[in-house]
Amino acid sequence: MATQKDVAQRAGVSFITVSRVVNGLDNVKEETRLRVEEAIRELRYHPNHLGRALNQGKTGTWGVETPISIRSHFWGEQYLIAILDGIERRCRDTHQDLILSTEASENQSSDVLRLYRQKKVDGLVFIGFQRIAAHVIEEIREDHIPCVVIAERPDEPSVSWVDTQNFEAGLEAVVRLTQAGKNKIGFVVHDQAELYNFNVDQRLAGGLAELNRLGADKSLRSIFTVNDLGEAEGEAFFYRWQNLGRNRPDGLVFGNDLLAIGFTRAAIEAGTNIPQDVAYVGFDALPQGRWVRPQLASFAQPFGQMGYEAVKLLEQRCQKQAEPRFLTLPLTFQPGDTLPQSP
Amino acid sequence: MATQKDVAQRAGVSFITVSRVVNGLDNVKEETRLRVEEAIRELRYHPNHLGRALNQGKTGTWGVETPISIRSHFWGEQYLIAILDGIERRCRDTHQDLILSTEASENQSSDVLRLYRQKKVDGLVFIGFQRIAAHVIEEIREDHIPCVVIAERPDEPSVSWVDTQNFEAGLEAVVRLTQAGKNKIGFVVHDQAELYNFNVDQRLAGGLAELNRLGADKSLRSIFTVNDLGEAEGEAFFYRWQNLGRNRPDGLVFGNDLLAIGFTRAAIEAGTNIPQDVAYVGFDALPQGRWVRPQLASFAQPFGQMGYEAVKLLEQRCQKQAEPRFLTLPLTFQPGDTLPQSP
DNA sequence: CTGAAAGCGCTAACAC
DNA sequence: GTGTTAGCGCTTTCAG
Repeated sequence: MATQKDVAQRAGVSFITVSRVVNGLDNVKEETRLRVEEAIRELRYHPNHLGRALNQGKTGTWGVETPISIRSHFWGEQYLIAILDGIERRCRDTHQDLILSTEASENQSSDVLRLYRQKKVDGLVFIGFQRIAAHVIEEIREDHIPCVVIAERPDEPSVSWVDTQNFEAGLEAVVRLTQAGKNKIGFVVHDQAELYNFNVDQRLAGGLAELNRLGADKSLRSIFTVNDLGEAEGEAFFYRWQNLGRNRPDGLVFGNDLLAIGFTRAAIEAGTNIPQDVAYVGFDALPQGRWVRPQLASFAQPFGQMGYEAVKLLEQRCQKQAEPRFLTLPLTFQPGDTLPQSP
Repeated sequence: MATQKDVAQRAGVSFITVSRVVNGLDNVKEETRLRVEEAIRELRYHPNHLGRALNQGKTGTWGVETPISIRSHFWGEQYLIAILDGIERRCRDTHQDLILSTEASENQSSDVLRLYRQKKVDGLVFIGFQRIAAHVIEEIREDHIPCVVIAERPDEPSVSWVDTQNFEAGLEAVVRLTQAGKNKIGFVVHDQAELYNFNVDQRLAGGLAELNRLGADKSLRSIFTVNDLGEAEGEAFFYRWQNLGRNRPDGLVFGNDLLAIGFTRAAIEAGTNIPQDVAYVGFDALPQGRWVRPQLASFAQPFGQMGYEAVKLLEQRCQKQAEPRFLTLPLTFQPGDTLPQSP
């Protein structure tokens, strides 16, 4: 593979001139530049990133860390690819590359900072961590490692993050359900410590806040916990709901779409009228919510934008003396048969 | 960030000794080694990848190129993430990293070899290219760039590839349909030049081969072409099929799952008996094939394995004087209501 | 067993 | 405008 020296020789100049041409500096005679450019083309010269990066201390590469566990979830696949897409878009815009880490695991003590410490990347994006280990956070702070966290809000002021307005969306869910004439509101969330999710928590908090504001009778609200976030749990929950008798909720906020889809499946078989008997809304706006009939209403996450903005925050964080920043993006209500657009 | 020099100073040795410890060479006194190791820990020293790679001409990184277009397809997302998962697994096993390219585009003249030419990676994996541009292939051959192609078979002996046995699966599809008592077999493929897909072509070829072997009456086979690979096309095809009258196929092989899922949706609404009136099978075994009722029979692709094996081929290709290799992995029939397991 | 010197490919700083 | 020198962090080769 050709180096600057080879190009220099062919063009009859010194290698430093080649460097100047490659970097677009203007102190090169037009004629020389043309000669060098031709040699570059002929030899298919590409600047060696290693030499350049070693010299400048910049790699032109971001690292993306995401725990393996998250990917095995069907949901994880969906949202991960969407976020990645946004990250890549920003990388393309700024001519950066992206290393997808193959090591991150939340439980095992894999070194999620390795890519940075090895100078393989200039900064790190964390996706889908329920929580980042305390000693990692500490290292990040002490060594000023540029990091951005997506979809969580680490309790550490030196780390930037991008998240969505889950509180506001939970609130909006209740508003829409009440506007649709529902007044017995139930929340379906999961209750597994290791799957604890700040976002789901926030949705619940927002919904409850709105109920409080409305001064709704406490007996007209309920919180149901399920063991998992899958379809099967949603189906099972339907039967629980069905057996609640007259006081059962006529409006439901599901912690995510999969639960709601499972619920729908069971409800249809049981002949439930939707949304007359019960109206509900999920979260994430997964494609399969559109496949099931009746179609699921849901709150769409701006996954792509989250990724894109995260990289921008990372860029800012890499400026000298830049402060970490925090960004919350809105969720978008997507009407469906289970909760139509308000009139 | 600490360098070998810093560690050396702290441990009271020369930096070369640090290098030896880091690389696990044995010509270091036990006592010195321990001192160095402690200094490494204290300073959180990690070897700088840039220095090391520059020196050794090895980056310890693979590049993955996949055209942006493919990702926007729903199918693309699914299979891409599954293949990536296999690639990552292999990378983890071998302590390599992975750059996901943000540039590859099949049509535009983006430089898909850039990562290699810049020495950012040691070799490239191509996923989901319908066909790699001729000039790219040429460069790969001339400069001996280590490459592996997944899910296509480039017509160039210097490029390794991993693909699946689509011909055999197409054949198996016909065998299973005939075993199920069907004898009027139809194939549903797409007919768009820019979406030409070698794999779909092979499935058709395999099916036809089996029909020939059976000596089936030519009038009992048909090939239908559709414009796209989506659900909508599948629905539309159902009505085409329904209007074919008495001679319509009672066994169908769909080019992919989405077509079959669309077909199912329309068939159910029309009250078609499945698999009595018509049995059929798709390809790819997408999760949503399991969601629809009746459940779709399909051929599952070993996506993860494809990714894993591709990286292994790439490793081999990077050995001195290694020949390119080719690998075809079997598809696995996954029974469903639309074509149950043979008795 | 340990160290000194050279060089990987590149760019910044300083001559000419 | 162009070239020379030094150095980024590391490993390899050769001395001690």
